Amino acid sequence: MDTRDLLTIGEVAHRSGFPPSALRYYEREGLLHTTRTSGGQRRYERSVLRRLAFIRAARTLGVGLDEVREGLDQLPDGRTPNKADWSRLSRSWRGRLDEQIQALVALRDGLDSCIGCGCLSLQRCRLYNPGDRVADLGPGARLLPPMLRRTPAEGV
Amino acid sequence: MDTRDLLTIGEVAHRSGFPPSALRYYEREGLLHTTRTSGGQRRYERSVLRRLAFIRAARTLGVGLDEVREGLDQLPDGRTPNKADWSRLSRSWRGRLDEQIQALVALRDGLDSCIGCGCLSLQRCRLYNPGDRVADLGPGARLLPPMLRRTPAEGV
DNA sequence: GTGCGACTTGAAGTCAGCTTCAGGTCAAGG
DNA sequence: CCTTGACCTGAAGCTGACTTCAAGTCGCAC
Repeated sequence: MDTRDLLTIGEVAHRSGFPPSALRYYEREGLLHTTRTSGGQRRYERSVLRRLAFIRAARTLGVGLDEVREGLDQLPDGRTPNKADWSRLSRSWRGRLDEQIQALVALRDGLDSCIGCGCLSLQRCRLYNPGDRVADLGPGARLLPPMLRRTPAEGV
Repeated sequence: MDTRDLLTIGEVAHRSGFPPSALRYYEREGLLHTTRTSGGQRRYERSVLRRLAFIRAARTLGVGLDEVREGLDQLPDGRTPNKADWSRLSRSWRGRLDEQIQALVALRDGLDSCIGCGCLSLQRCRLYNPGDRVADLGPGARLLPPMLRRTPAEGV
């Protein structure tokens, strides 16, 4: 609460790795809150860095901002969130992650059988019809993210 | 090549599960080709269904349309693709899938340690900094897809 | 030959998650 | 006091993969 401890948007950007534009966006979207100077410039409490760590972790996992907001809203109102609070939030992702891994493994197994038969049959292929869920989500449904698409052999 | 075997866009839509709008879009994007009636309506060869199966499988894996097109362009020009052709294409995804599973498992392991410590530290947390790749891809980078976001406990 | 559902087109809209821009203001060192 | 770099706002733009719309045409059964 000490004024000298407040951070400018540039400092937060530098420390968190999020560009200022993203910080402003997150604020508009209700994920962060800021105080302002008399002149209207943003000042961030140090705790925003932990919130941003959470946000980055969530985004890495592919959690949408809506859901991130829901998570953040569950943090205690008055007091600073403690380890247990953050831990509880993280734990809820563990299950999600497990599910996602399972889905991919199932897909891989299906792909193996497809490689064997070369079928890609509309009716039979498990890759085409990996399960009810995927199929139900329509043509645009994606099991995997943009970020891993590029790099099959880019690093070396 | 028999005219009676050609399919209308409605039939292809119904059989493939892609809406007509998507089929037209894929054509514009060079993923499909069609013949036309004298009146200008699309007619699809039966083989388009297999192409669409491939496209759906690719999309399920999160492969972008650009890359799908590259894949499809590698199919033989003159003759109808056979099992071996499709099999070769599918095999290239096996490695991608393995990588993605690995990335998720690494993330899960990192998450486990985070659950233990509740830290989410900017410097130390593996979930925050799961590896060079993820970090390098910036704030918008996503490890996981839209489609798996909803359903933690929706089916039952 | 006529009715009507299926089809055609190009243009514009949608969604998420930001980024970029123009035009102006703030804050702090000298 | 003045300069200068950091900051402010709202609006518009971007990417990818489509969808939606309006206005018009086709094709087939009757």
